[in-house]
Amino acid sequence: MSNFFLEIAGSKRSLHVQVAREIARKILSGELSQNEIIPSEMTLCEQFGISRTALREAIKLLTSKGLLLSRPKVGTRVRSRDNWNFLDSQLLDWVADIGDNEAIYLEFLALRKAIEPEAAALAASNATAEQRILLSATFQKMDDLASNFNAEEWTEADMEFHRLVFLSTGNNFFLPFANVLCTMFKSFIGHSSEKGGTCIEEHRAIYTAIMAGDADKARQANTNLLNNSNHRLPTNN
Amino acid sequence: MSNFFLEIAGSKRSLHVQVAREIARKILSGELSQNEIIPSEMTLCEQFGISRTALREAIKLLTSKGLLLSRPKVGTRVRSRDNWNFLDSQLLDWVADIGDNEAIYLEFLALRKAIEPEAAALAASNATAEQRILLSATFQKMDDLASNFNAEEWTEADMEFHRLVFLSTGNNFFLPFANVLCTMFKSFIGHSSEKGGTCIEEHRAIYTAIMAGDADKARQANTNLLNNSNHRLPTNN
DNA sequence: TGACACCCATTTATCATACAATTATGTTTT
DNA sequence: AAAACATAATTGTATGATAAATGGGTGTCA
Repeated sequence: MSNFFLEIAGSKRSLHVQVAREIARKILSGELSQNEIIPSEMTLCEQFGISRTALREAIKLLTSKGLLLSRPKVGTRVRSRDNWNFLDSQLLDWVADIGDNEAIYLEFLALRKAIEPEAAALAASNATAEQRILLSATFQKMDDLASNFNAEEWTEADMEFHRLVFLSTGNNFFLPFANVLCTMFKSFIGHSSEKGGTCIEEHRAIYTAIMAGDADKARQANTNLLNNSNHRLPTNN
Repeated sequence: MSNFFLEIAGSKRSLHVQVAREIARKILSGELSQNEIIPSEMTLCEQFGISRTALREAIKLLTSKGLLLSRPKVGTRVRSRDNWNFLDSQLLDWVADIGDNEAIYLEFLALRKAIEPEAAALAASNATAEQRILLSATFQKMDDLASNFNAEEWTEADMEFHRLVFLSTGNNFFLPFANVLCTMFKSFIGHSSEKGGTCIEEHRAIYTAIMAGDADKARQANTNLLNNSNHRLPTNN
């Protein structure tokens, strides 16, 4: 399978993304404070040693995510925090570089508790035949890995399972959570699963309910997973 | 108060945003199908009659929202639907221009039912003193308008109330919903409120619970609002 | 025949420069 | 004092050139 679909929009290789990432870091860390006017384009070009073209594309990228707002004559301003789109996986990726990861992880868990049970319920009602096949294959893999544990493969399958749930809701507004969840898995949860922490039975309950088309049971099962599982805080090993 | 904070990122005046909007329309409407390679930069420049600079900034904007992905030699491709960030208010604004609005409205309502009760619960627990003051002022306005109805002002206050709930959660991941909700209000719900449809008592229950710091009651009250209210489908009067 | 290294053409990526549009600020005029 | 105006600073757009990336073709060799 091509890895095209797994690629993150705006390859990290490109210059303007690297610069955007650096500016984002300064904003997210508070080095640049909210509502502050950042240096002019020419100044930043010199600081980064890049052309105006590349710098402007970086600024446009950050503008699109709600971090900046440019106006002629007045300059480019850091927008207030409530305009930052934390549900953008690229931005989330940058956030992960800053820390404090523990707080972010807990906040995300709160979001999962709100959204994921409902996503499971919708998936139970709306998943297509094709999506059910994918879900079956992925759960099968999880089941195998539960008895023959492999941390890396488990994390991958676990992530894919929850991702498929979001994709199976048949609701456009739930789709973005699939990517956000993947980013969080890779950034925070990746190394938090250990043998014995697979929660395979909780996952089985979700899987079974979705396949049976039982929305209420799927919702409850996913709630149970998020409450009972021994999801750990990220460890920096 | 300056209207700076109400501005949408990337003024609609700028050329590259206009072009991005037009390309987005073609993608969202299916005129450009998923995984399709769009014409080369030079071709598009001629089609739109703009410079490469402006076109590239437009493409970068769409890339940032998950609609496009560019690679040297191969070209710029329309990404598959599950990469489109529907939780971006600018993209949502473009979606609103396409329709079919009825389906989108219902999908969004499903999202609200998942996320808003939990947001209300978090707000009850975490709202700051300052946020409680804002919430009080806004609800007071709603209460006044309920007995002395004015459609436009009511919609504004209603929107502000729910927006404040998201901002009061103290959770970064709930913040973006504030803007998304506002966009939806302006695009879809704006003309759906009529006299008698204010649900003032349901709103009062949410407000009271949040001010009392009763998370469970706030969650339940918001659930009631979304289930019992006579939210209507958008009417095209 | 097939695998591998190499070259080539196409497309995006970046750079450099010039000019236009916007608007806060200060200045002049009434 | 108020209003109209001019100025300067900054972003917005245009243009042309060069660099980098890469799919596809070509040829070599086993």
